[in-house]
Amino acid sequence: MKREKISELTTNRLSVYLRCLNELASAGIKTVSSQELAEQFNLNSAQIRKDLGYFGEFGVRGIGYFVDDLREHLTKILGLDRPHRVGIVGAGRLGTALANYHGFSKSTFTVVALFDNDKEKIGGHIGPSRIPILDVKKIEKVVRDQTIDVAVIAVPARAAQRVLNQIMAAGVKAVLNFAPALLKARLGVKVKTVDLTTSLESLSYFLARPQETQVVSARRSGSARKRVETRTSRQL
Amino acid sequence: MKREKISELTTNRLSVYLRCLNELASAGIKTVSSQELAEQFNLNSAQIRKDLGYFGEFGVRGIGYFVDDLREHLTKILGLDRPHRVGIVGAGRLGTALANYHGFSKSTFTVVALFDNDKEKIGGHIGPSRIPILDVKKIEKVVRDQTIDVAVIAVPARAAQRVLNQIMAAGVKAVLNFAPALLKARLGVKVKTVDLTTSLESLSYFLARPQETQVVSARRSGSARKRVETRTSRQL
DNA sequence: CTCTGTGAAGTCATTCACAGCG
DNA sequence: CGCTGTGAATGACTTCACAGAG
Repeated sequence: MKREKISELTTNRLSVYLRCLNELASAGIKTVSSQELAEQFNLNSAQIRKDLGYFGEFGVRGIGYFVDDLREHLTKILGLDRPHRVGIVGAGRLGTALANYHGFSKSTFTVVALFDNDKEKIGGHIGPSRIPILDVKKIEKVVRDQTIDVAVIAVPARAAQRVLNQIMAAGVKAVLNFAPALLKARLGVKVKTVDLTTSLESLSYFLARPQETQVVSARRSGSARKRVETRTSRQL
Repeated sequence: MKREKISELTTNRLSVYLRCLNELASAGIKTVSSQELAEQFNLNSAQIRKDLGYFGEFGVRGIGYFVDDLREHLTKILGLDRPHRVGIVGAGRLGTALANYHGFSKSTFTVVALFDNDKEKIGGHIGPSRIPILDVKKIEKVVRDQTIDVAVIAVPARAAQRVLNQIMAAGVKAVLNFAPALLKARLGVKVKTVDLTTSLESLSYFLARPQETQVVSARRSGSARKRVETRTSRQL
């Protein structure tokens, strides 16, 4: 077990592996090899072994990985063995949709409050679990009282940095940002931005290309043998 | 002007640059240097020049870039000078939220239809522009009639691959996927997956670490001079 | 003199390839 | 044997550093 800095690409993949393992487990499958896993998401098997190798030696040579065992390890590594309490700032369409989104409220993540500055909305409740909409001014107090450790920013771009500053002041260390804005966070605070506009515009670029003649490129003629693990598109 | 394969990281950044240029333009600013742009999003200025350099020589030495000029170029490069028509599959919470989301419906992207398989929902309309909810079975016909060129998948994971297949059969080449699933697309079809679960779990990993002592590492003592362009977190 | 455009160098990520365990 | 774990090789992306245009 090393102690290197783990890239976010790796942690993203760990999350995906875990999801797959959960499916395997409920299908009653007991063991899985890195090769089998790799085929699920078109990925190289060495990638998976490397990713896991950062955290320990979980496999058995000649066999592969025990599904339940690896599942537990990944759950622990990702910190999903402890519950997380989520606050969503912005009770607009996106914020309220996210509050209800299963997979967001799922399992270890519980949305405990929404915040807004609109007097009309404050005092209201969202969804079947009646998540309260609170005044964004009270965010610092609520974060502490409710032990919120993850914040979601779902406000317009121009308000995003201000909101982030409030969130950071309240001591939250992990933020998922949906505002199309470049936020400056201080060291020790992790901001992940999901920028829908950029995603769409990037797709638009792809559409604008003259079909980008897919370069199948035979490479150095001799060794093009095992070009089987086709990776059409790197989704991970 | 070269003709290399452009990485998605580059196209994502181009989108961000464009957004920034639009802001600069409406602030009445006429020219901007790569250095100034780089400071906005903590990024290296050479990165910006490289990104732009793939597509032409847009700058003026000693000056920088003319905002309006560069804006037009990027708009064209990203294919945002032509309108895109978007179909959203899945009229659940997320799908309907996205249909209303400004920035999604904004400017060149118009959501023209939602699709669902729920008889209760089919025939209904969403939002002020009354976007119709149609039977997902009719997707192929509607895509052609309405010339939809971008699809959004907002259905549960287990249905996602099936929906993607239908979408591809209808001839759509660009897909934004919100289902937490590894989709297999055929060559020539671009799928971008936004996986909220993975984003959250990745944040959870970060929280689980013992504060990951931020390695400020003085590096090879001598040449640590210009370590000013702090890149706390690579958000792009 | 300033700022672009770009090879060269550097850093980070993925894939290969194989020793060695079970 | 089959499959893991991992150095070494390759490839991708970023940053440096500087020639040269304005």
